[in-house]
This record gives sequence, C-alpha cells and structure tokens, in this order.
Amino acid sequence: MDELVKFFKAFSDPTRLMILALLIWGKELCVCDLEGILELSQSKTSRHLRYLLNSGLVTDQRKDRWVYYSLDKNIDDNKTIFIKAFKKIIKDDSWNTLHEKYVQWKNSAVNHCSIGD
Amino acid sequence: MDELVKFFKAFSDPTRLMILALLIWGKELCVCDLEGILELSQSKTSRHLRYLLNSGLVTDQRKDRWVYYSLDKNIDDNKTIFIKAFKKIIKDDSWNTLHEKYVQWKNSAVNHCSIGD
DNA sequence: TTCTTATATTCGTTTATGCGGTTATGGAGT
DNA sequence: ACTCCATAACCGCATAAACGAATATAAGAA
Repeated sequence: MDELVKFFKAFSDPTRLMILALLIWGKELCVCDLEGILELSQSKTSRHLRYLLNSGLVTDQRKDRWVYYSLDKNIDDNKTIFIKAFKKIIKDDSWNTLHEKYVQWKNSAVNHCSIGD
Repeated sequence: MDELVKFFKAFSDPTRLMILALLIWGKELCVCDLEGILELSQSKTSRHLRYLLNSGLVTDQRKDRWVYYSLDKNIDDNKTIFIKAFKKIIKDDSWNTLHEKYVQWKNSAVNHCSIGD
C-alpha cells in the first residue's frame, strides 16, 4: 500500500502532472525539453523527474549527453488504469494551453533536442 | 488543475486510502466505526475525514449524534474513473486483511453504530 | 441543568515537500 | 589536459502535513 501512496504522491504536484502530460504527448523528452516547455529551472525539473523516476512512473535513458525520460511501459496493470484515466483527463480544455506549448516546442526545431515526437 | 492535485493528495496517505476502501465496502460509516476498524485515534480519524470531505471525495450526514460518511455520488466523470480504478485495486489480496477486519466489525453488532451495510 | 457520547477543532511538535541557488558529475569536443 | 553542456546532487530555508493530547461543540439522556 505504501507503494500505492507513493504512486499517488507522484500525481500530487502540478509540475509533475504537467511533466506527465508532456511525456504522454511526447513519448520521450529530455530534461531540457521539459525545462523549456514548462519554463522551469533546471534543478526543479530534475528533482521532479527524479521523484517520478523513483515512484516507478517514468524511465530514463541516456543518449550522448542527454537523458531522455518516458513513461514506464512496465507499470503494473492496476496502476495502468490510473494512467489511462489521466490520459483521458488531459484531453480536457483546461489542458489546452499546455498542449499548445508542447506543439509549438515540437515544431520549433531550433530549440528542442528530443528525438521522439 | 489545482483541484486535480488536491484530488490526488487525498489518495496520498495510507490512512485515507483505508478509509476510502472501507467507505466503498461499507457505503455509509460513522467516525466511530472507522475509528474502531482501523484502530485510530478519534482526532486522527476525524481530521482525515475532513480532508476527504473538502477534497470533494466524501459527503457527511448527521443523524442524531452520529455523523455518517459516504463516497460522494456526484463526483465528476473524470474523477469517477479514478474511483473505479481504486475499487478494482482494493480487490487485490493485499487488501484482504483490511477487508476481513471490516467484515468482522460489520458482524459484531455490539460495537458498530452504522446503519448501512 | 448536568452528564454522557460522538465528533470537531486547536495547540505545539515533528516530519515531509518544494524551492532557489550552488556545486558536482559525466560525456563529448578541442 | 581543459572546457562546454546536460543533468544530478546538495544546502538552507519556508511552507505544508501529520500527529497526539487537550479542549470545544453538538445532541441526547437523565
């Protein structure tokens, strides 16, 4: 149960919710992408990613200098239901602004270093 | 989004998770029921119920001296998905012990003051 | 009114979170 | 080696959560 609590705590912060939404849309993003899209400090971004990492929600993968984060594909079934529910929620209008930012970032080849789309 | 964060925070505590599970099984329980089943102090029980109340997850209803708590029936659709997911989770073996306690409590007419079943 | 029972709130303390700012690490290029 | 750059870890502080213990309120019962 403590694990479940930890899982929910991961969802209990606006920054982390936004990061999760971006990882759902973007599949694979590096720290600097998230930093840029969300206009966060580097340390803040990194800390929240670390939180998500040891909550078992995301995975990281280093490629050259960049560390790419993705939603963990091996989340157990029970928790996957919650992820699905969250995916549904971020289709709401209230998430439009962020989604717009994401799209703009994705289309500005100048700034982003991400591979995935 | 802040509202969503608040919603998840409600799930981010083991005591509250247990209370929610009991309210799912029991439909309607008073503070002293929860206190007894979970072996919690009165103030702890009350405080967590209050938390759930103003997270919009539960409703309260006074009858005589007792205040009965139930899952709110009017939770918006997005959040209902999460409740459903949680209902599924508490069918897991790891929740057996608590469920047993609940059943025993329910069957011991001596101690419980609840009306619902 | 006074007593009892059920629940809520307040108080003071402890622990957890979140933050900015800074420093450390690790890899690639020079 | 040194220097960028991306990322991680650390420090100190501020705010928020959670707790037990005590006190307050609310509704019956005596």
